[in-house]
Amino acid sequence: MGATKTDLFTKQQNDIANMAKAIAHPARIAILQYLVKKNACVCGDLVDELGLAQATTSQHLKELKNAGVIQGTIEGVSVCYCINPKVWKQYKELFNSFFKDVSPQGDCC
Amino acid sequence: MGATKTDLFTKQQNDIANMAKAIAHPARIAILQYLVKKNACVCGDLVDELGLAQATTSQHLKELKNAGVIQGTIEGVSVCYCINPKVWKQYKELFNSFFKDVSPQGDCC
DNA sequence: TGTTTGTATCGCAATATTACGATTTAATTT
DNA sequence: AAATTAAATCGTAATATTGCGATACAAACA
Repeated sequence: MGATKTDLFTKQQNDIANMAKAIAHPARIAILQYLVKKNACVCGDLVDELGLAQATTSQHLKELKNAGVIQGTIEGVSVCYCINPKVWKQYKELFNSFFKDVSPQGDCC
Repeated sequence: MGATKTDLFTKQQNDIANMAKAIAHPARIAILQYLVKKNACVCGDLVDELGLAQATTSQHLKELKNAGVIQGTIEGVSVCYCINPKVWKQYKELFNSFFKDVSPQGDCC
């Protein structure tokens, strides 16, 4: 035990959960906000910005890259990271459709 | 080490991350979708619906309740759960504002 | 080629999450 | 009061995440 039983759920449910997981850490939120603001940056910028160790920052970048929501290209000695607008849009739309319309009345119990 | 360094980040960043964490499991996505569809249900319904053990299901309900996104009221022998529309709206709005507008061009690097 | 610079990866420790059987708790029913 | 029912909690095992120092790697530069 200990591992999520993904086979019990639909692909969509696992997708949404994985998207949520990708942004379920304040450092990763901070990275994404920084990228949205600055458009692009290198790992070193984020080490200064976040206050986490280089290894830790790199690890968070890796997770965001694995999730597809950011992309990085080699820029000389450093790596330039930016939002992947296509995947970002997917996130936006999936969360949007998930939170769409709840019964507005509310008092169910 | 091992614990998130919340003090490095803003309240808003921690808030968004915590909201994401609350829905970062397919079982909790499934619970919320079920609640949106059925409007209300009891724990036993979800045990049948999800295929997870009663203890596990109850634990996921507890996390959603701790996050504030659902509420439960005692209904005889069982407990009736439903979405907390106020908090749901907050989630919707916070995610919305987070994903708002990215640079539409995209090719930054 | 050797050095510098910026990142990624490895290895490890601390902590958190997921899952479930067993038990407890609380309200109803007999 | 005893039995039943539904849910919460406890205890524990397996796995995942977070964080960092140390090291490896790759590109630019001397």
